[in-house]
Amino acid sequence: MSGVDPNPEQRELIEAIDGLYLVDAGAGTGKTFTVTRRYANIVAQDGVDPEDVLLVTFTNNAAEEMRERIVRHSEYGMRELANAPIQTFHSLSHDLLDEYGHDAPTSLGIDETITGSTRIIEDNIIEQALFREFLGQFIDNHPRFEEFFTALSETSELLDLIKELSAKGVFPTADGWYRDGESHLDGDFEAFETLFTDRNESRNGGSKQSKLRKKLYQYGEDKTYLPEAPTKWDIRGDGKQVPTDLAERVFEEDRTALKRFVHDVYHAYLEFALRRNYLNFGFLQLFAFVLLCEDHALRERLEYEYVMVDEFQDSSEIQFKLTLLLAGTNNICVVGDWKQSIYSFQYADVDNIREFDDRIGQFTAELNQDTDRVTFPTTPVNDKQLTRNYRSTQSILDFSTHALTARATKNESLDAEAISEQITPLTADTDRDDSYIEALTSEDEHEAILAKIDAIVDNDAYAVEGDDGTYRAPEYGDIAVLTRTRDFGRDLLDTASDFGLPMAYEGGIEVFRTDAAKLVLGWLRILERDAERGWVLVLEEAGYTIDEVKAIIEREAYPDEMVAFREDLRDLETFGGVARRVFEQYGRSGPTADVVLDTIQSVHGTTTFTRGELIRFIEEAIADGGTHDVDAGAGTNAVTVQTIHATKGLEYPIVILANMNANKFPSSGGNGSDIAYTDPIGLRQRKVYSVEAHGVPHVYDSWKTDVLNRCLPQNYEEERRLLYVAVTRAESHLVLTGGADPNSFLDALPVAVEDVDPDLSAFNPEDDEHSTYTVDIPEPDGPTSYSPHTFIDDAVFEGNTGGRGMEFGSDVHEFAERYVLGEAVEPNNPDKEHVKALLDSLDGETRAEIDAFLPLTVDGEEVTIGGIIDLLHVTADRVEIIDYKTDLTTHAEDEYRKQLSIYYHVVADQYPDRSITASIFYTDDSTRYNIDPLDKGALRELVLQSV
DNA sequence: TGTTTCACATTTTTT
DNA sequence: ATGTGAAACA
Repeated sequence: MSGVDPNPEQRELIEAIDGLYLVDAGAGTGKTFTVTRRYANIVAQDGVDPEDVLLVTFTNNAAEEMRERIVRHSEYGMRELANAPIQTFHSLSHDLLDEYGHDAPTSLGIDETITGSTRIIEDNIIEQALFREFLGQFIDNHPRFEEFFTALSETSELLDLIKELSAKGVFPTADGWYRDGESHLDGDFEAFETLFTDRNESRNGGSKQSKLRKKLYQYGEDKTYLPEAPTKWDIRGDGKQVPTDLAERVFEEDRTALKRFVHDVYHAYLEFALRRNYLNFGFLQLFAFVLLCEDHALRERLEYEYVMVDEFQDSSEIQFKLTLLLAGTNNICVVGDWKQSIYSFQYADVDNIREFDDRIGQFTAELNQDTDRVTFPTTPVNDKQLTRNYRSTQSILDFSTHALTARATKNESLDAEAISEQITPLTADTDRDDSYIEALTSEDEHEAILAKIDAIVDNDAYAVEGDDGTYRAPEYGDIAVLTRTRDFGRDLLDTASDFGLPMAYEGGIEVFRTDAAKLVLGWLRILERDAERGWVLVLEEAGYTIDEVKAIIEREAYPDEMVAFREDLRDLETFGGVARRVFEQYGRSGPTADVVLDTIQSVHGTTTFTRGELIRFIEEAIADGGTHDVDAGAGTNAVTVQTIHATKGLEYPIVILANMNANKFPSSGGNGSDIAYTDPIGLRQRKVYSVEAHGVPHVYDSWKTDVLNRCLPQNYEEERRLLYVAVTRAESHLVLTGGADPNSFLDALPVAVEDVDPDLSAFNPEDDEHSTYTVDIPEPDGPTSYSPHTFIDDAVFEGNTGGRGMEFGSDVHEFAERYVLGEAVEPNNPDKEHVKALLDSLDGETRAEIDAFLPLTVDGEEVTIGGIIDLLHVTADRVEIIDYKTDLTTHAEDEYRKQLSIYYHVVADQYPDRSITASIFYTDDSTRYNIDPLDKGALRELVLQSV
């Protein structure tokens, strides 16, 4: 915000302090400025103190910023405002419960109390663990719900449902639902039928089947329904439209038992959480709402004379209702921008702002059903707009509106005009408009981005406005790379590091999946006994090809410098020291490396890890993908990398919107299918459990729910809003980049796309470690080799991708190997105990950790595929191949089968006169499953696919 | 030629 | 679970 004085539309809002206001404040229109000045204006009145004015923000940072800016422009100082209600809904609820909430749970029929020591669980992973513990107990105590538990594929599904219900104001009481909560669970047939009819309209004047019928082509695919489920033919009909009575057939369902189950779990979980003395974010608001609803005297005492809510597009249904309960008069002002609503996964409901007028009436009526809780008139609503944009040039603002009407898929039909009508056009404050808006694609998108950055920096053509208002050539710090996914940003960071380009990630990132962390892991493994898997990482990082790596490891011909470096590391006493030395050696400095270092040091500081345990810790951190916040800090001249979500509210002179690729952005299916559980359809079960069918108890898919979900239109609105948010971060210049398979957004936006072959000669690769290590690699003799997995990921952790099942960490393998060799090793965890029990149960010759390579002829060329057999057990007449795994997930089966099939053929060739079996040993329950091996032809096909 | 079916490759965001 | 393009069908 450049000006010190408000513009006319801002001034109008600052001065209009009484009454109900809905403010459409677009990106960069000086929203914070206006809100803080308005606040100052309100508290300047006689008889109005800061404690009479509630100002709600959505982050604690935003609250602090507001507070500071108010101090600068009002007669109040920091000390007087320190306790003023300028806070988030969550912290407000927390304070409320802290002071008055002791008995709030009794209103829901819960005897537990809320005390000052009640903790707030912020970490999702921790809450999931607690919920699993709760559910385990609940299952034991409620066998009558057996059929629901069995049909539940993930416990987190149930927790997510509970959280969603609490954000929508649906709470359980001891024997029913709080207030009119239940109505949300039954659904609304008429609303559904409207959707259904709309989707079932035939197209092209009746010559083309309806979208719904097309969609239902996949009915039954990858599904198992009960025998009485209708057939695909029955469902789809033989015309262009689906039979109209299908709407009723799928909608009608007795939900009594399901609602009972959800109710009982929900209520018991609330009790459990309170008994264990914790609340999650959602429950905080739940109890605050209940308290304000029930205790009329308290509500009237707390009511604020003025209420302002910032970023209202991020509010949920319960937050809207809290706002109404907290307001004592109609002096309510909500400020926001529907175009920037991108937090639906956090239960933000964009209709709170888009349908404000309707909702305020509807919610007030609900709250006033039995008693008058909202005592002020909710009409008229004064609409205000802020349209002057102080951030971007006019051409960027004009370009941004196209983001909201860009087709998300090739064939998406969308009403561009209807959308455009809802957009309040913004006018740039600056006259200057020499913006570059460019788009490029490249096979090597990462490199192309780096080359582009290099071309921009110090280039006068891309001049940006300096602090003093003059224009200057851009530097690294002026540029931000925004991406839809964290993955892309992390990989780009790694590439930038390879080329020595200063780049820093900001926000939550899976730091242990970065190259920096993998390097530390590699060297730790080299220092530990698990050298081979360490060398793979280190040599790959140094630029050796897979074949070279294999040759080096086979001959143990490690580069001299690396061997010397290993000896250096050996002398270091702490793991922190090792990590630091590794980062030094590889020139990895900066925030990401710092976070890795901090984390390693802190786990080592708080526990006494052995090196093996630290390796295991890093492997697990890689597998679970937990994120850590990285903060580059001010003053560093580096390119910023962020996800679009993390960048909200920020601005950069030059924005590069990267990873504009199919299947990445927009994310497949958009956010439409998330509403499956509640409005307008109501609570549903995806899977059903049956004991009657086939006489065998089994979990079946619910065909009704399946069809219902297909009746919902795809919704890419929020993905477009993300695109909009990204574009409007740019002040002066914008570059869009894509890879080999660009997305439809790039097609739809009015910008010429150039395909480039990045020229990186400008970067001097003197830091390329490969060139500093030389080793003589003879041409590999014999066949070219391929690994069934990519080599590096295999070495890091096979279970890297979710749902793949988990391979053991090195220490279990090591234990097995040494045990088989007869060394005196003791199992020190359950996995090892299971493996030991397995080994003890076998007689005959047993060998562990054997290389297995299978030659195949593919397209006339000899190739070898291979892997490592965990355990081979040989007796006089048979050979058993056993591979250890932890948990089994369905997706993993094919992968395991492929792997075991390779081993099968290798062993079969070696022992032609013995019977061969291949099995997987699941250690968590000590079970073995035989695998039917694929024939060599099928393996050949798989090799062809993977090459 | 336009429409329907089939096969195949992908698959988040975080206060 | 969904979008895409090629094959099959009318």
